[in-house]
Amino acid sequence: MITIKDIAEMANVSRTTVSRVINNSGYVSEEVRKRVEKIIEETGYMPNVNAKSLRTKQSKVIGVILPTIQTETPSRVVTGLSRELSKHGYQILLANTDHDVKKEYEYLDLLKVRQVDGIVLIATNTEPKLIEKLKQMDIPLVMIGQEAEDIVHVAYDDYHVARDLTRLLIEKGHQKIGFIGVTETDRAVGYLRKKGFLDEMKANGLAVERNWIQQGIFDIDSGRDAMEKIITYSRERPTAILAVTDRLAIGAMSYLKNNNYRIPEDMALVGIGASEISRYIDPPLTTVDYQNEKAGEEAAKLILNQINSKPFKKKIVLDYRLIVRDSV
Amino acid sequence: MITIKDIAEMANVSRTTVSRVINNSGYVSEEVRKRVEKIIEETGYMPNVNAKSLRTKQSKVIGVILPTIQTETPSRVVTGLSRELSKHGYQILLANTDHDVKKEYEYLDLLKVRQVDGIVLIATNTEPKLIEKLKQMDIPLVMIGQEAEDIVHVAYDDYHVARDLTRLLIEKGHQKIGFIGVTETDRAVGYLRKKGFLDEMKANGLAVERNWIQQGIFDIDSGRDAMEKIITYSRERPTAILAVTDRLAIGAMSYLKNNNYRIPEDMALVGIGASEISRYIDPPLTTVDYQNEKAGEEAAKLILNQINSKPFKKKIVLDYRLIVRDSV
DNA sequence: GATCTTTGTGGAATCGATTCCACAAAGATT
DNA sequence: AATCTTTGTGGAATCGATTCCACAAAGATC
Repeated sequence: MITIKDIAEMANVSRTTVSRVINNSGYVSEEVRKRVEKIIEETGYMPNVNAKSLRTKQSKVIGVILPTIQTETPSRVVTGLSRELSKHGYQILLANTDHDVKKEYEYLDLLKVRQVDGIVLIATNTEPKLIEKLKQMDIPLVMIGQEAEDIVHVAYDDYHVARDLTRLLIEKGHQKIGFIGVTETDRAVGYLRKKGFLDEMKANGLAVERNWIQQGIFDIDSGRDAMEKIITYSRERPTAILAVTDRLAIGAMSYLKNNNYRIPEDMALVGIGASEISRYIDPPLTTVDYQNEKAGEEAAKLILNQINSKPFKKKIVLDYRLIVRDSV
Repeated sequence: MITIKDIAEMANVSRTTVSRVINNSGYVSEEVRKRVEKIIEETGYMPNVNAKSLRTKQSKVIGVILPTIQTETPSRVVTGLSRELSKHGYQILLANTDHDVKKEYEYLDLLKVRQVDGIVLIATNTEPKLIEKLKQMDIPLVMIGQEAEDIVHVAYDDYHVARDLTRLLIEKGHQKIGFIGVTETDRAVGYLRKKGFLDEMKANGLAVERNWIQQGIFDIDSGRDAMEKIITYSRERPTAILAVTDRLAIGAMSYLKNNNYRIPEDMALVGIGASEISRYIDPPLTTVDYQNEKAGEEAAKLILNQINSKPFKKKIVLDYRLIVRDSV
């Protein structure tokens, strides 16, 4: 491995001077600069990043903690993050918790020890213990997808999205609307979307039967199961369903089609997330585009501004776009 | 930031001894070990990884280069990689090329400078120039998804998968079979799957009309377009289609349904990749499960064995599983 | 009791960069 | 001509770990 010392010797200058050339700092005569650059070029020398980080306390690496990389939301966010970060010479150190909350804590420590310059959390978990730990991390940090007091975050407007979708269904003439949600420990997806739904129903003077509300676990099968429960247990059957994710909606649709319900005539259906497939299923699914890549980009900017001590917002709420298709 | 020196002073021993305790190396008396461990515990000290890497030339980081993280195949592979690597204390440094071949070269250098212990390439590109560069990298390396002479790799049996699927269609009575492929510069997906198809057709004495073969670009829309071309331009219309990815198949299916073809009665359809959605579309798609997560795990093992100078295979070809559903 | 091993510990060099400080030469200012 | 700035360069300390080597004490072996 070729080092700065080798370059210095070959160019007949000191390491200091080579370092100046590389980092464009301090005074270097044009002649010496040329000479050093030529040798760097010829040898293909690249400074050892560990040595540099050790000295400068900067690693140019951002740690990203996520629950899974196998669903569209986090992978879009990572794409956005990666795009923006790489523009500034940063790379991503991936920490996949596989939905294991314990690992979230472990990875926070691990990333810190690895001297990452910042951490981005694609969050599902907002328990107070975690928030407390985050506050004490003493490292630039951004959370994506959840709101949290005192934590810099990029969030979606889950509450109003749910209200808008509910209103859309009501405007289409539906009075009996069912809801497929997820656990309320997920504040954004579980709690806020449900609250938006319930508030909009109430605002329109519409009752919600207990059995119209069912819960899934983020996958397609559980959407199907939830739909089955709604159909089976409702005293009065709803005529429309709001599912909090597209996958849940697709599961519900699958159940409905297998049982010969026509969509939207017998049952209207809406999801959230603008999954790629939502356009192509039959009928195409009404959903909401959350601009996940943009969320990633914004989060990257927030992290970079923190690192470089530039001003940054404590909180960004992204807007969204309703995509109305034939499922309503 | 607390360092090994602080711990040493607090425990009244030398840095050497603290290092021995941490790394479980050399002689340390039980009494001293306890004392040092207690202080490490109390202070929450964790060694600076950069300093360690600088000295030991090991970073415990594996670089992963991939064309995109937004499709199921690479994200599954990364999940498998991450699972296996984290078991051994390794983490993943992500390098997303966004399908830009130039970036592939850049990232190879960048990852090397970052002192990663190994590189995994989730490959689309096998041009000789790249292979040459890979050989000269002088760092443990594994390629996933493509075969390449002299490069350690984990590949799928693309050729036989295509033959098997073609045979399945033939056994179902189809004689006129169309093909939706991708560019043959992608050796695995483009070239080998096409060759498997053509060879199996020929082996069965079946002719393939030129217009039955169309090309897409990995997304759903292009599958739809390809299907349209087949329908529009074929002199004799095929009765079955082999698409080299599920997304292409789903695009094709979308076109067919919009144009009132019944599947499989008017047109049978098979894909490759066992995408999550393939089970839930209507009709469920016949496809092939490639065990991408396993590929990631195997690649991780290959890399780790290389790093630790243990014996390792130069080449692993994974088996696959045909999933026959109602689309044929 | 002399000699050899095993056990236990620390001093100091090392990894490869950056950066503070000293110093000299050249140019500008009086 | 004396003094002050600007420009250019290098020596050496530093970042925080690991590891080679030296050395001493304790046990084992004869």
